[in-house]
Amino acid sequence: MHPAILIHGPTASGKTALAIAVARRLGGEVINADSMQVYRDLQVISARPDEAEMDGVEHHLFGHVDAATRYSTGDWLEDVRCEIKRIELKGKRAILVGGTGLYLLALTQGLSNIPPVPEDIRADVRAIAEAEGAEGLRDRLVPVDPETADRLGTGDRQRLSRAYEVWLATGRPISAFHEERQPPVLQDGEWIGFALTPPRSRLYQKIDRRFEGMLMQGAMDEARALMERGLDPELPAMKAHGMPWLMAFARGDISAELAAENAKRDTRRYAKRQFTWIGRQFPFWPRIPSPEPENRLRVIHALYREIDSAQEADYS
RNA sequence: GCCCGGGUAGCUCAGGGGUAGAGCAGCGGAUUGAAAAUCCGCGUGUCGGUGGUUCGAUUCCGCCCCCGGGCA
Repeated sequence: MHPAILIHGPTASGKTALAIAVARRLGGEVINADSMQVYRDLQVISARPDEAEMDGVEHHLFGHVDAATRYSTGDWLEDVRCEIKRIELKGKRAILVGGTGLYLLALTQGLSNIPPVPEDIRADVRAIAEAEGAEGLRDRLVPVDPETADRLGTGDRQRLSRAYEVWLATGRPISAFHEERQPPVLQDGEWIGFALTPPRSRLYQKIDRRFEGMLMQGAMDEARALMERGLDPELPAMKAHGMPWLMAFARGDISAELAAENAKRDTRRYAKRQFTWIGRQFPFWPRIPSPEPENRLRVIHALYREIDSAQEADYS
């Protein structure tokens, strides 16, 4: 098999276009590794490529989920396993591209095997979080899973909720599960990851400009359409960057200027967190600081050919 | 040209003889099935320039520069 190519980088760094260029050059198919581009309802706001941009390259796991679904890392991992297998069978190269660092981490390092938590338990825990906040969750978690309670930030409702609901559902602390990692979908040697690291000031400018472009392309219509579905605002798809602000504008709560400003700011802050993720979680992935498409393609091509041909040699 | 008002953090501004603070922006970090989520931490500064008074000036005084407004 050919090693898979993973392309990561902050939002608006040009990952999509690069992945397509790489696919054309090496004969590959693109798989999405972005938690928002999976949602059908978020074409514009998640910057999902359209047919024209795809340029004839096969794309997988883009817009295949309904916004009413609570899609998760585990769901993605299952989906991606199938897609990689299929591409392998065709003898082509899988190119995984996306900004969701956790997905790529799970893909290459493995996830723990934790049974699904029943919906009624999740609802109970959400109610506790609502009524008693992080403190209430913490008070309940300390006696049953002191290790996790100690590790998590005091106000981290989301992780405290998750830890507590896993304990309720399984009777085991989540920390025990975390010690048992499943083998990853992609083992060492079966992949190579690249991280795009463009200059931050340039990226921020691009984020701002891209959002203006999204407005031109109908981001507002997309927000209205999603709003009319009357979904739970806590669903992941409802929290896509800009979506809450565009909806607030649609309701007449805030001005268009404020909505745009806040959307851009949220996106910039996210890009900053992605830089942190790359630096800390993927310290050994080759960096591609150049914003120039040709340079990027050259770097990937050169490094990839080395490992690809080395593997061919192993088989012969 | 003259008269006011103002030049302090990236922005808007507060302060005041002992080298400075607030909001926003920003920066650093965590990250195991919500991750575009969630959470923790941090003022980042030639106080316009230059002389003077003073033990000490960002603060007081003089001159210069810049930005508003007014009078000509």
